[in-house]
Amino acid sequence: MPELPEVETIARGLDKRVRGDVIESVWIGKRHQPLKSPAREIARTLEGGRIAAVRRVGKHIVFDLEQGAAKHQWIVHLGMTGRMQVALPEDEILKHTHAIAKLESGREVRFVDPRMFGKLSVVRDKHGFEAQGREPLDIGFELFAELFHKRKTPIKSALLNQKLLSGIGNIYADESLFRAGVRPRRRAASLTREELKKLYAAIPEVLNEAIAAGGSSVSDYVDAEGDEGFFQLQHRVYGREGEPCLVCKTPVKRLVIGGRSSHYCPRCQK
DNA sequence: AGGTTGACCTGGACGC
DNA sequence: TGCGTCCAGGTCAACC
Repeated sequence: MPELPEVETIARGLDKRVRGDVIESVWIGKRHQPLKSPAREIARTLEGGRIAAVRRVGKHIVFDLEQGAAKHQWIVHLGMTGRMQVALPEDEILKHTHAIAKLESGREVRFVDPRMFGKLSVVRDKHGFEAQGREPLDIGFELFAELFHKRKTPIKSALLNQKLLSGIGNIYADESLFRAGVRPRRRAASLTREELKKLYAAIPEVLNEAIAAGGSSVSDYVDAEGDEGFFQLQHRVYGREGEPCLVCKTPVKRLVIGGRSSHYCPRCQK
């Protein structure tokens, strides 16, 4: 489900609603293996923690927790289908609910994830969680260009590589490449400086427009308030195979690159 | 070492 | 109605 704009939307919603609240107790379902930290350590780290802030790092949601002088972090990765809900105890517990944090205010933060690709983990004794790659909204052009300089992999795959840039996924890779006029199969190293500049400009443009729209709801994505995003209405190529390009009317093509479907306009993108 | 592929899961859409 | 197939917003480990 979630790429940078969706995770940003969810993290903002959570921050608005639960910042300052205290986690009283934690339940973690037995079925849920996707724990990067042992369930007991997660529970021990969360319980008693005051939520100082909720924010996004790459595609991760980070809860900054304070227990007295101690600082911990709860890290949530939503995988493909993960959801975070703020619910009341009497609200129906959805199928595939894998973790529930009960708050002092009486509300609950619930983690729901049908496909179980999501991951929960904690960082203890510091606020030290960092993404592996650079933030695409906060990188200079020279560094950006350097990332792709010697890469033989298709630019589409390079954009999805979280060790290079963190936060871009399949939708926003395709949308960024369309706006930059670059075909997804082009080798990253083959992009000219001009093309790199277009891509460098296109990425934050797309991401920021998507954040403003509350993310893309392609199938079942909803934010922490249960609201859908609507950036899918502004997709120019993603999910539009066979439909006319919004610029030149040429049918949008779809091909598979690195196992991911990729959409592009064969006329607008070189 | 960098690049590519398949595996991990559930569920919805579609064709017969 | 039911079955089979394909597809999905993401990562990883295992190969070359």
